[in-house]
Amino acid sequence: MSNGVVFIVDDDEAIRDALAWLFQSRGVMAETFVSAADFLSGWTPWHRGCMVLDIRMEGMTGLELFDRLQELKSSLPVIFLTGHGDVPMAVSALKKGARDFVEKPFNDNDLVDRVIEALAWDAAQRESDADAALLAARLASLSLRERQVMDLVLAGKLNKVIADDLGITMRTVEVHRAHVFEKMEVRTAVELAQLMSQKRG
Amino acid sequence: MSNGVVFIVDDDEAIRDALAWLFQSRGVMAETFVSAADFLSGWTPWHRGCMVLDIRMEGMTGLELFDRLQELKSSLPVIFLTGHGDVPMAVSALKKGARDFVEKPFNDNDLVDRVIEALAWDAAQRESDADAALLAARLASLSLRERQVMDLVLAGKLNKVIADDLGITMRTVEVHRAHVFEKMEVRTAVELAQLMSQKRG
DNA sequence: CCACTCATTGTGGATTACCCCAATGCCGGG
DNA sequence: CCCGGCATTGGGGTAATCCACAATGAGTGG
Repeated sequence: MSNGVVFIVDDDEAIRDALAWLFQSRGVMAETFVSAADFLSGWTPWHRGCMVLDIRMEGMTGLELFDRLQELKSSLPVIFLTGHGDVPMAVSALKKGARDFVEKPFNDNDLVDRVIEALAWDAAQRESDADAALLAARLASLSLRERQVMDLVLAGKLNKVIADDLGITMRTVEVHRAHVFEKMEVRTAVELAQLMSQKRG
Repeated sequence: MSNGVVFIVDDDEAIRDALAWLFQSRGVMAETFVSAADFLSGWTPWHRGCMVLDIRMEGMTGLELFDRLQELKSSLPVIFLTGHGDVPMAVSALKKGARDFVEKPFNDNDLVDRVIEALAWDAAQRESDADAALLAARLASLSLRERQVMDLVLAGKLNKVIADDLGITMRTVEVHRAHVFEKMEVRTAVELAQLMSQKRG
C-alpha cells in the first residue's frame, strides 16, 4: 500500500482511538489530533493521505478547518464525520470540494473503504502534481529570452517571424530555440506543444 | 438569457405549477412533467438546460430517473428536491454527479439562483461539447492513411521515418500530411499537436 | 580582475519540409 | 463506361530547420 496517512481530527478520545485502531487493523496508517489547531500546527504542504474530520468540535469546527486548509492550498481529500444528519451542510461541504460526508454511527467497513478510495485518489493526485512541478521547474530554468522564443514557437510562428517580432537575428532565435528544447527535454516542437498543452487544458 | 430550459419533474401538481411560475417570473423558461416516464418519453440528447427533480415520486423515483439519464449520456445538470433530509442519499447523489440537492421547504430565491448557476454551467458545457464535436467531425473526414500519418506526425517523427514505418515513399507522406493539415484546419504541426492534446488530457 | 551565464551574430553545409505539375491504378456510384 | 475519391509516386525547386565552428559584449559574483 502507499505511504498515505489518515489524519483523524476529533475531540472525542474514544472515537479517535476507535478510528485509529480501525484503520490500522486494515493496514492503513493513522495519526490522531484532538483539535483543528492541533492538526494545523503541524500541517505542511507535504502531508499526504486523507483527513477524517469531525464536524462538531470545541473551538474550530471541522468545517472551519476545511476552509482553512483550502486557503492553505491543501489538496488532502477530506471525509467529514457528523453525528446529526444535516443535508444542507453536507451538500455545501461536498460542493466546496469535500470528498465525502458520513453520518455517525457509521459502518466500519464502509468508512475504511471510503478512506482507501480517498488515499488512492490522493496518491494519483500527488503523481500528477509531481509532473506539474517537474514541468514548472523546467520552465523556471528558461531565461527570459528563451521563454519568449518558446511562446512564439508555440504560436506556430516560423523562426524568421519570431526573429522579426523580437527584433533579433534568425540565428539567435535558432540558438534560443535549441536551448528551449534542451531544457524542456523535448526533441521536437510537436513534443513541446503536447507538453505545454497538457498543463493548461 | 440563454435558451436553456428548466425541466421540472414532480408528481405533485401544486409544486409543479408553483415552480414553473417561480422560474418564469425570473425570466427562466420552464417545462413540467408529471413523472419520470413522462419526461423520458420526450427526452433527446439535444435538450439543453437543467433539471429540477423530485426524489419521491410514484413509479420511477427521481434517483432512478437520474441513473437512467446518466446511462443515456445526458449531461443535463440535475438539482434534486426532497422532502425529508437524508444525508447518505444526498451524498450519494452528489458523488454520482448530481449538481445540487435541496430540501423542502426551500427558499425560492435560493433555488432560482442555483438553477441559474446550473443553466450557465450547462451553456458552457454545450460550448465545449460543440468544439469536441467539430473536432470529431474533422477527424472523421480523414482517410485511414491520413489518420495513420497524423498519428506518426504527433509522435514527433520525421517524414522520412514515417515513410519507412508505413512502407511508402516520403513523397506520399508529404501528400497525406498536407491533406491532414487541410482537413484539420491547421497550418503547422504545432497547431495540430495543440488541437489534439486539448481533447485527450 | 577572472570565471561564468546570457544574449547576440556570422558562415556554411547537411537535412527537412513544403509545393506545383503531372501521372497511374483501384474502387464504388450513377 | 465515365466520374470522383483515395493512395501512390516522380521531378524539380524554394524555403526552413538543425548544427558545428567561432566570436563579441554585458552583467554578476568571488
